Amino acid sequence: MPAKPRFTRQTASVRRDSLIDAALRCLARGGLASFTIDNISKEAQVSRGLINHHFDGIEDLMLAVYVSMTSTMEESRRAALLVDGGPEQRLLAVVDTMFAPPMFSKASLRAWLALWGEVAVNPKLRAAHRSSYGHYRRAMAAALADVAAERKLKLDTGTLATTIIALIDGLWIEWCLDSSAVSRQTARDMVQGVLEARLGPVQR
Amino acid sequence: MPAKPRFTRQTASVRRDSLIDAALRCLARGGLASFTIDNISKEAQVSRGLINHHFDGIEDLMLAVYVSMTSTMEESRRAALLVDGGPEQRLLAVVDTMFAPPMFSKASLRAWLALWGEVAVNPKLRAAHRSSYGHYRRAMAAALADVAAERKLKLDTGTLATTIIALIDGLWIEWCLDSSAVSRQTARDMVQGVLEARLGPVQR
DNA sequence: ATTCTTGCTTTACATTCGTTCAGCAAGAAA
DNA sequence: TTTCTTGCTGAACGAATGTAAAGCAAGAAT
Repeated sequence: MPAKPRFTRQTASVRRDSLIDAALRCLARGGLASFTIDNISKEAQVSRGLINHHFDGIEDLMLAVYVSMTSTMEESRRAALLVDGGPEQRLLAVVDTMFAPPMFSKASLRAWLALWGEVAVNPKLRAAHRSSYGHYRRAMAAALADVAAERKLKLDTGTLATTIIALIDGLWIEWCLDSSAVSRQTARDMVQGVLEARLGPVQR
Repeated sequence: MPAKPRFTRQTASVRRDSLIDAALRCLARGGLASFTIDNISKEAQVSRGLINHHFDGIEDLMLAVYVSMTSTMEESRRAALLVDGGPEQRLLAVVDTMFAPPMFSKASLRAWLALWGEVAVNPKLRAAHRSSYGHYRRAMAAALADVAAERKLKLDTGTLATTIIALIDGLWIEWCLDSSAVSRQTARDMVQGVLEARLGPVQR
């Protein structure tokens, strides 16, 4: 009878995802200072050397984490746009998505905050960010344009999209750093308030 | 003739400020990863040991940097509130302050981003943040209330203040991470747009 | 049962990290 | 000038960092 295997073998793709998830948990728990080979390999219950086997260094892993979080966000957004109803229902569904898990959770937002700090000084992360936010902005602008078209409104959807995105990011920060300042519901209401000021009454 | 002194002696207070400034420059230049004893002492052109002489460790220095940035922001806000004109001019002056140097600069915003990531996981920084943003919120709410009173409007100034603050923070992020997404002027206009939706026309 | 691929562990390494502390020296006080 | 205070240096320390490379072993293929 053979002893219990010392490790289980995974396909490269599965292991990569597992490492990314572990890295994300470390980032959410302790911020950038916890984003280390030691911490992450322990969290993923693998040996120290494995990360450099699957990623081109710790910086590459951080980029992978960023891309992973971006994908989660884009999938949620895509799902929201499939909701039943008219243009305004789709728009509100997208907004709601940003104030519901998995995005709207302390863990996820702590990770975003930690990463933004690095995006500001890391060229590769910055490139990923610009691409991701470009999609975000276009999707938001398109959703706004649909509502505007239905209501025969003429407005700068690009600018309004940027405003809404900035407001959402800002509310994320407020809530993440001090939950007593704003709640999930009030945050959502604030965004809806700004939307209604431009689009007229909007209801779910 | 004595050789050139190996170092110049400063009062504790002056040296502390000098170290805080150097630390801030490091943070702005390279993010959290650059916030190290080696980097900062080199930037301040002092010996490695001096930081631990004036601060209770590197974490204490980071807190001091946070407090320093907060003070800068509060002083600018106080100055803005002294501007000539009515309530709406004072309100706009406060908003303008947030989109002009020293706050609205790549260096300063990179530092904020780096610090926010730590605020999320560091109790002492979090306490400082809550205190600082409490002041911020009250000041903004008061400025809004003055305008509302003058115009005999009835509105929830607390909620609107939080909305405006979140919007400003969000626009800071957008601009800091991708200047092509928004400019100083458009950012300012976006905030004014949201304000006018609630308060009616506002001009400088 | 045997071979073979390759995912994985392990060890070793050079750096860099933050902290400590004994003692030097700048410059005001005497 | 001499004394004295204390801001400051600089070396030493252990711990933690990321990376490289040699070889083990899981488990599919044969």
